[in-house]
Amino acid sequence: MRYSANHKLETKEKLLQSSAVSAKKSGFSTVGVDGLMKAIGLSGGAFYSHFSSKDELFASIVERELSQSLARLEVDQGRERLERCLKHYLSMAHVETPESGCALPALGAEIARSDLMVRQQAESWICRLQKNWALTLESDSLAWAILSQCIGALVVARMLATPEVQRTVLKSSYDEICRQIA
Amino acid sequence: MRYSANHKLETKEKLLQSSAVSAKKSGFSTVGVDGLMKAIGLSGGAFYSHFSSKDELFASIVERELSQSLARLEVDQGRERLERCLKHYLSMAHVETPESGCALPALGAEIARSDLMVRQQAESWICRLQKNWALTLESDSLAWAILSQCIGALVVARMLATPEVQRTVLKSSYDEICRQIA
DNA sequence: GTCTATACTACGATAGAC
DNA sequence: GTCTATCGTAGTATAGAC
Repeated sequence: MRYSANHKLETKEKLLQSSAVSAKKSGFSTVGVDGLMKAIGLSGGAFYSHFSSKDELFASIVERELSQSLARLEVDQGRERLERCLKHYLSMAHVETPESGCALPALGAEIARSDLMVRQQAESWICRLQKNWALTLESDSLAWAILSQCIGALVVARMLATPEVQRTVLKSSYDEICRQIA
Repeated sequence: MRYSANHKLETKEKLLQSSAVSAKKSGFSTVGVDGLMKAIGLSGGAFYSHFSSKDELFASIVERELSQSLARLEVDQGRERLERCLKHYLSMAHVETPESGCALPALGAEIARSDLMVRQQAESWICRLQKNWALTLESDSLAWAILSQCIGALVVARMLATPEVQRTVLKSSYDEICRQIA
């Protein structure tokens, strides 16, 4: 073969990484196959050597992103560690750079409109994170509530126009969560 | 004129209503001008007698939806009334019918990617709701936190595959919010 | 104000050369 | 595996008839 066996893996990996960034920043449906391939220096036609459709790429992005995003949020016992984790999540840096942040606030609506297989992937990763937090918090209910609140705070903050109000939203959620888990 | 003065207003109103439903259900960017017009029984070309671009329509949808969605959430003092409001918001019916629900969980990501004017509109309405809740809750911080949590719970629930897990997410947020405001 | 027709661009996807 | 070329469709937007 004219290309090494590893080359395909590397190209696919680059495509996944680059497409995930693009999707979190601008939305998945708004960027075409041609644009996704150009972003890694290839032509649009080459896409179909790696995925049989654009939807299949989205499923792979969701799988990859959730396993990475949510793994970074897992915590091994200790509320101080969880609090530090939340401070990082609820930061202006996270609001301003969706492309390098958690996939859930950025792709939530598009995942919701995807087919069952994608939503099952999402569910299994989200449940895994919830169980992890529930261990530390000693409450399933509180773990779900905090998880929802974190994602909601980012969605809300990103919709706003004024950095100061954005900061207020983030700080409010952080403060109230700390109060809850104290 | 061959059409009454009122006819234009009525058509525009029908277009706004129908497009808002479509946007909340399927996303705004995924439906074309032609589809939006066909949904109210008109041809695509007639669109530009009402809006100069598709983006202008989106701005109008956001304005209209937020003024309506958020007005329904305003509450005049009394935590029981707020609790009933939240129970309604955090319901499976709301998860399953985004087209008739709140615009924030459904359009959040698209609003976030819109230009400044749209985000300013969003901010002013969201701040108004926050101030209203803060009056009842006697806490600005708690009002922001609960607002974020409600939106987040809907975003999360809609991403999931299993109704039972969806119900758990909703109930957890409801329970924890009630605990906070008790 | 709405229609049909159209210009122009972009989309997802495929075919064949290398 | 990647390229160029292409098919068929659908996108936003405009022009001119009624």
